[in-house]
Amino acid sequence: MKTYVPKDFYHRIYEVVIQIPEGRVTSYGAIAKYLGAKGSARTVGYALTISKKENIPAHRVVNRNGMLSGKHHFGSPDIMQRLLESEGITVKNDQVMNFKNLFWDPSHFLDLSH
DNA sequence: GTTTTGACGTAGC
DNA sequence: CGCTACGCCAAAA
Repeated sequence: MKTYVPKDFYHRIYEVVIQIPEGRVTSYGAIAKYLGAKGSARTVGYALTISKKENIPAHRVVNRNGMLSGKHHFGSPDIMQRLLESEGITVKNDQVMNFKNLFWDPSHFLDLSH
């Protein structure tokens, strides 16, 4: 089996995140699971931390509770919520309302709500 | 090469 | 129902 390049891990994460439809959100665990590294949800978050230099809509990624756990990494705690609300997502108490409905699973990759 | 950390997740109390 | 503890994995120091 070909030795997989760890650096590719970051790239995969970005590839998934940038494909999150506008007005939708997903979780770190879902992305990690999609990448085949179910237990590396933390690593996904870490990858998004350094994704600031990339064009990554990291604000669409929250934890499995739908909570904006990473809002503090946007420079200002209000930026993440502001971006989400800008896409039609209601955020209350650092928590995505109707999260279950807005959740976008990368495994589907295509929106099934047609 | 070992140690620490980190935007998580699940289980236990 | 909320907090704590542990696990998990990859990157950076």
